[in-house]
Amino acid sequence: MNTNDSSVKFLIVDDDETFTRVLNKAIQRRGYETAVASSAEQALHLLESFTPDLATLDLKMDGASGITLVPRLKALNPNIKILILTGYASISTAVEAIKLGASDYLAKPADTDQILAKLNVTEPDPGIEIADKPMSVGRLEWEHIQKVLIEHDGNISATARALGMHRRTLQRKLQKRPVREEH
Amino acid sequence: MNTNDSSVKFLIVDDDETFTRVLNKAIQRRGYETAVASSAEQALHLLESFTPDLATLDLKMDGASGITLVPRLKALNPNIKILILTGYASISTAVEAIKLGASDYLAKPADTDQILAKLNVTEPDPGIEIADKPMSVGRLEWEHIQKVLIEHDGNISATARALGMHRRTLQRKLQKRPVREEH
DNA sequence: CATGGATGTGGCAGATTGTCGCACTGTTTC
DNA sequence: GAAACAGTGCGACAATCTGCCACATCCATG
Repeated sequence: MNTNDSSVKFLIVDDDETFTRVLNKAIQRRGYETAVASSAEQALHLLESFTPDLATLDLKMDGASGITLVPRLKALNPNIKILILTGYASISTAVEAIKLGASDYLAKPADTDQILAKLNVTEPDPGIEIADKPMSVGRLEWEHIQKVLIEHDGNISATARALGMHRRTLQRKLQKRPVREEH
Repeated sequence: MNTNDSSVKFLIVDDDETFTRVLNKAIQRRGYETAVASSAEQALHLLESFTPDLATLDLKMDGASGITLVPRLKALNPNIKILILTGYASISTAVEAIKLGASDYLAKPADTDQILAKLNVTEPDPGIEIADKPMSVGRLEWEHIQKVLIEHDGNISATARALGMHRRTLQRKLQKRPVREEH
């Protein structure tokens, strides 16, 4: 069915329509064969006839998280490179994702070049640098909340209780985007 | 040299003296054999006569980063569990650490129980299974602020800048209670 | 189907934060 | 010494945020 057996297949899973449209075009322009899904469920469907070599997954979508696709994708193609891409990035979810087998993790907003750089085997990371500034209190709070949230399997009520925080307040905090730490 | 060949060896590498002292005691109390180094170089020395089964490494220290020890430790003992622990946490270093083979990654401040919980997962210990509540966000914030304050020699203005927080707000926070945890 | 837990929202009074402004105090520099 | 500076403490006010109460769904258990 493909015009070229050696074409590299790229899967995009994200519920932000604008984002996927732009990214999809940019990636096709670079010669990849793409497939787009706006939910984990939809992606599973696609996988019946599409075996990607590269993939970007969104974490926070309606329905299942993109992270649930990682084992599936790895099973389908052990050499796949998976990039987790999310607007609600946190250290906790990043660690989870990498442990599950994702290749890398990037916080939105990220441009196409950054995304491809993370996925391209081309060159290994040129030595990461350690931040010279400590986290802002806002960021620290976000990270802590994410950690506790995971410990409670995403149960918001339980997390709020554990944190001694009102559930309503926690909900509101979670809806906001994390504080972006400039580098 | 060991009284017991089966004793579990725990390596702590961190340049925060107070932190290592407290953690060291807590860990020894639980029956582990410990070794402490305050730099990556010092740790390398230790490794000539000490093969750890568990380790916590600080990222930011004078000299080499604790992350450079990860491959070394893995080579020495492929089954080692390594926890990266740092006050300068970031997503990129977390991803890097896990990719290199670290078992987990925690941002300071973290209490001893959390640290041990992260490293103990494999040990089915039904006795102390009860996970006490995580730090409240208020307490976490307080500890973080205190730490950064000390790093800036008590300079409130500099601390506020480093934290990306308004000086007036920091002032008010400092005037208030040290936030005590209810149990 | 009743009951209880979890979640999404809306609304509101009270607490907290972001900003300005200003006075005061050491330090450093001509 | 006087001017220039950075840090500190504090009052005031508007913009936000938080704690709380109230519902309305869902969903699993019994």
